[in-house]
Amino acid sequence: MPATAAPLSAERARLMLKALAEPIRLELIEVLGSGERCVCELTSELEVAQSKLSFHLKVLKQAGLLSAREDGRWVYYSLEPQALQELRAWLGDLASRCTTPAAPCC
Amino acid sequence: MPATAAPLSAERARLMLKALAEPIRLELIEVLGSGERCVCELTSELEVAQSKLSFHLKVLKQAGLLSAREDGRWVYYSLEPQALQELRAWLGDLASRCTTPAAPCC
DNA sequence: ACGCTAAATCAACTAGGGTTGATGGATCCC
DNA sequence: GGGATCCATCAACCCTAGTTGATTTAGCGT
Repeated sequence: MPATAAPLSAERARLMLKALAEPIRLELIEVLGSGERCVCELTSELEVAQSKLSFHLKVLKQAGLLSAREDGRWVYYSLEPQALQELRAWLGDLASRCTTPAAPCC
Repeated sequence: MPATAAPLSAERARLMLKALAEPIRLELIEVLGSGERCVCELTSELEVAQSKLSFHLKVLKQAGLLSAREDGRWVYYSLEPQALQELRAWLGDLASRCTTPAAPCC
């Protein structure tokens, strides 16, 4: 399989950017960076209301940044490992399309 | 000078992410990728109201993605070339902090 | 079955961003 | 100076996104 994942659609990139542009959600990403957590662990670690957390977890999941694993009563969230790399690649792509060629003209 | 720019503050990264997570603004970035434009060129190219454009240009500029150059009556906007690379580096940094070490524990 | 806990969902509310049309400052040309 | 053009800003409006507390669904232990 290729090292570089399939290119992101503009829409999915947009969702990812928006998802990351929120302090609470970025914090979630960082916390989950050290391994999966269930929602109740996250509520106590971040000290936010459970329904609020559920909302933001949903946003991150819909952006493809997180995945959820159910185990009995608990739901464990973890990072979708390639996601950040995909976004990074997308950004690199954007940047390369935007290399101003010195000067436009006259 | 170093190839890698100074690391982005979390706040500035947030502003950049938010700025890019909007179709109109992303389109602006793409258009400006081929060279600087004045506002009036952008209004006709993108077919958006001038005040709307001014608003979004301001957002992009505050995020550090664009810079403005005044020339008489005109204001020319252009990409801030390192900005996207800085954001890319920031993302890489985030990703490296988030490499789940196989499994948490038991 | 009953009670308990985990988590998602919902409805009502609030707040932040984006849009719109109008206004004003600045520059250029006649 | 007078008129026209470029652009930023403002106030009012609207809409999407986030918050809150209550409710619901489901799994677990007894």
